[in-house]
Order: sequence, then structure tokens, then C-alpha cells
Amino acid sequence: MKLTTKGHYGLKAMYDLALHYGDNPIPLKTVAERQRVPENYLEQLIAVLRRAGLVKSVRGAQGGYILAKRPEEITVGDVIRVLEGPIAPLECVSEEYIGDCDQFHYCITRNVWAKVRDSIVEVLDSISLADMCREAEEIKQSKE
Amino acid sequence: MKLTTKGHYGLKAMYDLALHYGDNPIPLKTVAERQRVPENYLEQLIAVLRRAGLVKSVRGAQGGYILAKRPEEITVGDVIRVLEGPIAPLECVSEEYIGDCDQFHYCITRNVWAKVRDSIVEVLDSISLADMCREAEEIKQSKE
DNA sequence: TAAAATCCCTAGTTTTTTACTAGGTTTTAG
DNA sequence: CTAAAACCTAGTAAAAAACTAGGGATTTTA
Repeated sequence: MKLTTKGHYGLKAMYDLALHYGDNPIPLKTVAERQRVPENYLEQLIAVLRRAGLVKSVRGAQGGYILAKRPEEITVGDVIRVLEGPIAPLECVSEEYIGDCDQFHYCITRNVWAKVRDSIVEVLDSISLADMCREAEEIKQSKE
Repeated sequence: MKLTTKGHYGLKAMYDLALHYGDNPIPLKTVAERQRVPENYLEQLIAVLRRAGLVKSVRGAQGGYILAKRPEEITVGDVIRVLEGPIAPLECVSEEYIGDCDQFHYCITRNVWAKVRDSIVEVLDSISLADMCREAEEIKQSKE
């Protein structure tokens, strides 16, 4: 039940971009340093996010990345699905699954994992990048 | 966010034993065949479950395995924790984590994963093997 | 008492995945 | 023109996953 660094780093990067939404494009180097992830590796992850339409890039000097939509419109689920694939503790409970498991119609353990999937999906789809920024802001306030 | 075959096969095996709770010990070979998992591999998994006190073994001819407690008293969470380790999409949100992450006290993405963990834990700890057997029974009834 | 059934244990091995690294090409502001 | 950036792809080292293999110990039963 572990997340890989793809989802982990990718969400950190998206959150970082959300915190600076409205500013000039942020160079990947900056994001990588702030979030302490290897830049070259993050580059591969953000390429996936770009192709999926979640971030936009600006090339050349003074270039960088910005969110393709407002932070309110991007959920954690969006980011994770793009980087980690369909949300499912087991392949046979992913949304796109074409049943080739012989016990498919009578598999009780499968039902358990479908319930787990639903509860994960509900959490991930209910949290937007804007929610994360708001939470950070609240924590910051409460410390002053 | 994937489960490994350890948790998958292990739960199948425990469910199988629960279905036959009260009978004579079930040989592992039988469980492996019914649940279609490699016997030698399952042997390693059930050894872990035995050492954790979830199943008991009876050696020798006519031996096999039985649940160490009633199906009502064993949850899916118990089985998964034993086979897969602490339930946590990221190490830093597992219950036993000793914070050595520099951003520990101010990490918003971490909060997201803690929420995911909580929702998984709630599902896994709320389903017992007895619940699974009951569900199987209901499905069987509704097909008649 | 011997054979068969079964659990028990541990050391490989193969395959897959993860998590990078490296090093180039292209684009654009200044 | 130069530097800063995005873009692209191939390679690789390490770890984990998923078994396989094979021998030993225990108990029933013929």
C-alpha cells in the first residue's frame, strides 16, 4: 500500500507551483531545491504532468512552469492518477479493468479491495491544491 | 498505491480458513489449490501469519491450519499489517514513524497522506473475516 | 514399523520496478 | 551572442517482489 516517489515528488511539485500561482513561471530548479527532490528526476515527472495538461511550460530564459488551471480546479487525485496510474490497491479493482480473473464474479476479497479503493478515491478527489495552500496558511497563522 | 501479492494471497488464504472454521485443520495444499496461489510461496506467508498468532498449525498427516481466533475476531487490517507492514502510503505517515524528515512539522503533502492512511485503516479495520463470509453467503443466497 | 502426509525452514534465483544519472538538443530573454 | 531554461531519451544501479527448490521434523495410519 505504498506510494512511489513519483506521486510523492509530483504532488510536492504541484503544491509548490500552487503556492506561487499567479507569479511568473517557476524554473524547475527552484521547485526541486525547495522541495528537495533530484532535479533531473523531477524533470521526467513534470513532463508527464505537462502532457496530461496539468501544468504549462514556458521555454527559454526566465521560463519555467505554471499550473495549467487554477489550484481550485486540480485535485490530488488528478495528480496521482497521472503519475501513478489508476487508483487501485489491486489491478482487478481499477476502473478500467477488463475482467480476466476467473473468480471475478464471485470474489469476496476483491470486494474488500474495491471498498478500499473507493475510500482512497474519495479522499484524493476531495482535496484540491487550493485546499492544501489554505491549510498551509492556517498553520502559519496559528503559529504567529 | 498497490498491494503486493503477500497481502492479496494472504487474505485469500485467511478467508478460505474462515469459510471452513470449525472443521478439521485444512492442509495448505488445499488452500493453495482453492485460492489458486503457488503453494510454496503461500507457505512462507502463512508462516508469518502463524508467528503473529493469527493461525495455528497441526503437524503431521491429517494436519493443516486453522484460525487461531474466531473469524469475528480477525480483521482484514490484522492480516494486512502482519504481511505488508504498517498501513501507510508513505513511511513518514506510519504510526511508528520517528520523525527524521526535516519538513516534518510543516509538511502539507504529509497531511494529505495521513488522511489517506486514516481512510484505509478505517475500512480495513472495520471488515472482519466473518463479515466476508457473511457477504459470500448473501451473494450465494441472492443467486438461488 | 514403515510409509505417507503434512508442517517447517532457509537459501537461492529470476523478474520487475524504482529511482535515478547523464548528456545531449531546442528555445528565448536580455 | 550568451546564458538560462525547457525538452528528450537512453542507460543503469539497487532494491523489492515473487517465486522455486529442496531438505528436515512430526504425526497419523496401514
